Amino acid sequence: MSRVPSPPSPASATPMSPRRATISDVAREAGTGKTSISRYLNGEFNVLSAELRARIEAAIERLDYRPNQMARGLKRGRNRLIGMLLADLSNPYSVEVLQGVEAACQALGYMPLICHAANEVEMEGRYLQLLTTYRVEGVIVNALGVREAMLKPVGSGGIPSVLVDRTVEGLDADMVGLDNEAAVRLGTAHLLARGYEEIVFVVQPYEHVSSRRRRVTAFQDAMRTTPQVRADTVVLDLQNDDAASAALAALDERIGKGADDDPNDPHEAHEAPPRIALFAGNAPVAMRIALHLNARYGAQWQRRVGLLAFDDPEWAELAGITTIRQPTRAIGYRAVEFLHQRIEGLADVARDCVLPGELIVRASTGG
Amino acid sequence: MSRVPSPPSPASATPMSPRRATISDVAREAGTGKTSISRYLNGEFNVLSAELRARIEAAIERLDYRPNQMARGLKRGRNRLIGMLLADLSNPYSVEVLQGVEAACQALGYMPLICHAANEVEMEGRYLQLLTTYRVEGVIVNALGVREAMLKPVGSGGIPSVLVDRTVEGLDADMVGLDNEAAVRLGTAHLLARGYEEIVFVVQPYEHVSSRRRRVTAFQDAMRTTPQVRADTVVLDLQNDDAASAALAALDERIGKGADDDPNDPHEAHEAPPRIALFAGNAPVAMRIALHLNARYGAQWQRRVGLLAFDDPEWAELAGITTIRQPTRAIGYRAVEFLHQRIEGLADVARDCVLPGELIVRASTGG
DNA sequence: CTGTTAGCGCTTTCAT
DNA sequence: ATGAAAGCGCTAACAG
Repeated sequence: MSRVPSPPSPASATPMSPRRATISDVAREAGTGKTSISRYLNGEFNVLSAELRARIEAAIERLDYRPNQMARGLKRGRNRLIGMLLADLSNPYSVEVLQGVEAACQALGYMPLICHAANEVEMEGRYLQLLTTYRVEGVIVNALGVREAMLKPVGSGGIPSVLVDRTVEGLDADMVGLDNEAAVRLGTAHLLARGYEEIVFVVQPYEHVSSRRRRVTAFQDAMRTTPQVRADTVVLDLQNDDAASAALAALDERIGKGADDDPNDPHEAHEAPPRIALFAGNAPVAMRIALHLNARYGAQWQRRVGLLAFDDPEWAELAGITTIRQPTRAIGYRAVEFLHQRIEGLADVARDCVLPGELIVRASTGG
Repeated sequence: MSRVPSPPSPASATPMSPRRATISDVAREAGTGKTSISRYLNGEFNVLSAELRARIEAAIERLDYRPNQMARGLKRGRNRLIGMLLADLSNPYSVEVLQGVEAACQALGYMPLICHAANEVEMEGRYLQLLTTYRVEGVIVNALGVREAMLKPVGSGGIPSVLVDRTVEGLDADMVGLDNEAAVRLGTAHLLARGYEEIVFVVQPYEHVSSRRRRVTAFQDAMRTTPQVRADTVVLDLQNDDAASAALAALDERIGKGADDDPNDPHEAHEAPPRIALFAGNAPVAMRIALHLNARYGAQWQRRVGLLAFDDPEWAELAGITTIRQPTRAIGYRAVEFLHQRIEGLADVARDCVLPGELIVRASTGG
């Protein structure tokens, strides 16, 4: 099943509107050769008599001429297109990174070809292929699980690429993302300071996602220094409803312990602060947890469990959830800058750019 | 100030990786002519001896050849690219519509060129221009305030286009969106049934956005039938913080009336249901309102005001807000189908496709 | 069945 | 200062 637009399949020819003016039309209209028009288009005014220049200007105006980028790209060998592969646009993180990318593209004169894998590994591969087919000059990849190393192991042939948030196994390319270790430390320190006696890190399946792996590891490392506080990691697979429910149920179990009033009686609310805190590995996880807790314990759930989450979506403020905000726009911007340098020929070793996160304290951790 | 990637500015030539194989390379490698390769690429197997076909296959494989879409497009006159102009990707509505668009593109063999205006009218114009420069075959527009009618007034020259959610003044093109009138009726009927004595419709500046205008009008119309319930419309300009604060303050005024306990004392909560309900014109408005109410009255704000909102973002479930969900993906899908027909030459009069919304009742309206 | 020959719209020597 | 001609990579007649 081909789900990504494959190379123009045997398509029937199609009627075109009154056909756009071409450079030849303009040349004729201006009574000159195509060369001069081209020169005009490329701003080589120093080699154009004011008179000719004016005629060209007029002709272009009259014909509402727009140079065809495809043709230019074909001739020049560069088309100023870069691919932006996003794992999941429904995650605000992605949208924000995208904004940074767009800003940088504008500044550097690129046009981002945005591809949304919508969490489907298969899509991802197809899009990557498609991008090379459109001869993008480079790709920014927020990978899902890219297998094929159709990407450029910095230096070797292949298409220049920079990774965002996560590495791609076996691919030695530039990478920009959050300083996960520091961010985790920021989070655990906060939780510890709040006096929780048990902290469980909740994360989506992390084997194949480097950022998640690092967060998990960093969490475990950080907690090793305070053995008196119980630390654990729970996997919450958002793509698998049954598994997710089970994980959530397990979480309930832990929460239930040490809190022995009837969870169905909202009036019997805790007065003592919660003993356990959940540390969500990203916003989607936090959302799922909050939804679940809210359904199970009612709006007062924060009296029973602490919650800290990576990412800082708009709703976190509304729900009063403490978060670790990522410098998303900066990440996107930086990624394009890196890519630009690569496109321009930079051949240094792969670089790693980690930006710091920021802790936003709210009610969910006993604010 | 040029903020959108302008046509490849006088850019310096750049080093290209080991250069990708071209059709000529493949022809040579396979010991045949380019024509046969082209035929192979286009699936005209019936005119290729099995032997030659195999040789070509091998050559392509060996050279890791990928046909250049730009070149194909140039020759063919169609490049299977369509533009998707989005007013604001940070609005979940847009992302969801986009998902529908992507799905349809995959099905129909198009590649969407996504342009994000990020709420800046200027950007919008530039992107539109850029899109024509890349010779997209059509555009799907979720407009912000397109001025230039560079779009195709169905039938006339110009680029085929279909509008999403909102019309573009003076442009007679296909349009697909929500059945706003029915949706508003759904909402007001619900609010009325809940017994609110006053309902105020809160909406972003609506002069230039058809969907908002229609919602406002429909609301006023609907409320005319029940003169005993006070109805009003308040504009909340999210782009202007001062104006927004003022509007919110005005809202507080109304809410305050008839509820005379200390808003700072959470224990003195109302027992009687709220007399007034807010009807948010879209999700961003609802978010702003919720944030404000939450800050002012605390988590218990729903005991003082009812809230109903257009759009159904994920956080609405968490916050327990009653919403009117739009068939977003269907809208996106449909838009592409319409556009496809236009591209294929359909020249009928402009069509209007309005899809029904769905009321999702939650706690915020006295659930 | 297969290859030759023109271009698509644009840029770029190379002359003039 | 200006233009003619040769392609960029590919497709599409038109011959064999």
